[in-house]
Amino acid sequence: MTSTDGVSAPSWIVLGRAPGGIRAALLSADAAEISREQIEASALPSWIERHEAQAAPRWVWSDAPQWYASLLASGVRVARCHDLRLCHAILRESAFVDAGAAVRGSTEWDAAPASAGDEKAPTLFELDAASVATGLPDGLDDALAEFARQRDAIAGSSDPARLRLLTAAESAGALVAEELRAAGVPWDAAAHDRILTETLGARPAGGGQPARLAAAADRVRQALGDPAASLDSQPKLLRALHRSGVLVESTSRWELAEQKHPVIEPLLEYKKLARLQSANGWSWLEGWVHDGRFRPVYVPGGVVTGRWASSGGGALQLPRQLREAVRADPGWKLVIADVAQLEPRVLASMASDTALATAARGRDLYEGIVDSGAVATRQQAKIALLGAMYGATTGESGRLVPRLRRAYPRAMGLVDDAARTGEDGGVVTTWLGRTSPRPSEAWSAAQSRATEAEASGADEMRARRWARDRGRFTRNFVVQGTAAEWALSWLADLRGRLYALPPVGDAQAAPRSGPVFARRPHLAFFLHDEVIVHAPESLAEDSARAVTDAAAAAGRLLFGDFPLEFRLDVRISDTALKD
DNA sequence: TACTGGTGCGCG
DNA sequence: AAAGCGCGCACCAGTA
Repeated sequence: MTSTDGVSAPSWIVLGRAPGGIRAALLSADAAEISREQIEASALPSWIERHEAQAAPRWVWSDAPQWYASLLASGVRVARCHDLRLCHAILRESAFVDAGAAVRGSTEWDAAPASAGDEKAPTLFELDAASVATGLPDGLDDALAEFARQRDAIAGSSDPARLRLLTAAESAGALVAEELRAAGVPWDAAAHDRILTETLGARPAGGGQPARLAAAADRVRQALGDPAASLDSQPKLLRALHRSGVLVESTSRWELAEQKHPVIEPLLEYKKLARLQSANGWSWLEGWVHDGRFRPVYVPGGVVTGRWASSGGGALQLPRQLREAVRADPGWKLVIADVAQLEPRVLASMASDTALATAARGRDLYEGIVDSGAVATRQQAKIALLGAMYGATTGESGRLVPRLRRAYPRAMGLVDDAARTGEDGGVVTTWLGRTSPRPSEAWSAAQSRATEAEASGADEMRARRWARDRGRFTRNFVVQGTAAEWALSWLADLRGRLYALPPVGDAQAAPRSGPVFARRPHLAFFLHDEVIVHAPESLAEDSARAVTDAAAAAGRLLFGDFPLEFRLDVRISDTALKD
């Protein structure tokens, strides 16, 4: 691409901090340096906006939360970035990368993102990002050097194309995570309060327990014949149960539910209400919902498999009970989409298992398995397939897995191989090249000890147990991790499609979604295999189509022509309430 | 007072 | 008490 004055436009712009401002290096497509510039911090948003409009370069920066949160707050959106911290973490571990690659030695880039509670990292300009990596190098030369190491690692790897996809997808995810936070989940605090009041009873003005929660506690104490029984301390509750003749080993819901005793029903009720109160009660509402938005902190790459984690607010654990409080702004709609059986579909694609792909074609994958005759019911198909991906060995699930092995040898062979590799102490790799951690020192020591002549039976038992544990982990890693890659590709494609839709006029704007998204359909929520898009009513249908088209594009990007559809359930609604 | 580990439960 | 993977958070108890 060339600009009007004949000077080649930059394909990459690397950013770093410098005393008194920001320094930028503009690079050509082959990463040759074109020029450098010094920018005052306050002028950075407009400088970036100008370059974005001219050439949409890929912005290379240390850590998206440090750079992008404040840009979004200033009204600046970028199309592409390369997140050095996230890409370093992938390339350092990837089995595709040469063992001697310099990227493995640049340990100063190993920093984990700071959690929400940590002290604030030095910020760029009025930035209050809650997830910021601390201790990362932040100068321009540091960034240029690491960027060069990463390009070398990819170019010299056994599969540059896949690692380019993965680093691009991971970086796009970093942008999406900041955008999700900037836009927020549209949250109806009044609806939330109504759910709490209906379930727990009115909130007492002076603190204390709401009526229904207190009533449940009273009924429990009555049934225990112990007016002072402590219900929130597991050891105390367990002793009180034992005194009443309820001989359980734990106080978990599953074990209690099997007992017959007058205390069980009120106790389960109490636990349910107490959970709602402590996890998502009024204090959560006050702490996390402001101005009609829930703004959680997403942590891309926060899980070893490549899934996102979250930090603060429990964004990934919102109880279904509260989905009714997720409510579009007036004149806007929610487009809610989740992938049907993402992980089994990913497994079929990775393994090129055409039999499993046939079972998935045009329908519920579990029904397809039933139709193939491998198992009798949908529930059995689901339990068996989950068991195969998680490594179940006992119970109904363990009994059904061998039948899937016969019906789908390629898919089952892939996860069985991954498990064997893990048990043997090896590492496994996702479709695009994210590699599982190596075994810990303690794990390896336990395995060697078990092979020594003087090893005790206990040594051997422990080694075997740890080996099986690790096998289940690597078995699941390849599927969960590749599913995460599919989801990143879906998100990355979707954000582009949504941004390409025409913005609505000021009269339809939703200013609480922030300057970048107030007039545009935007992602509002993401949870592993589900997205919620917040869209102006007039663009809801277009947004739904974008969600579907992006899923198809993600499948093609990862798996080419392999004939497998990633089926979505999509609905357009005012609330995220299911059904 | 601040921490760590265990328990339990919410989500996929 | 989940069988079988991956998380975060609240709460309590024990310890430093």
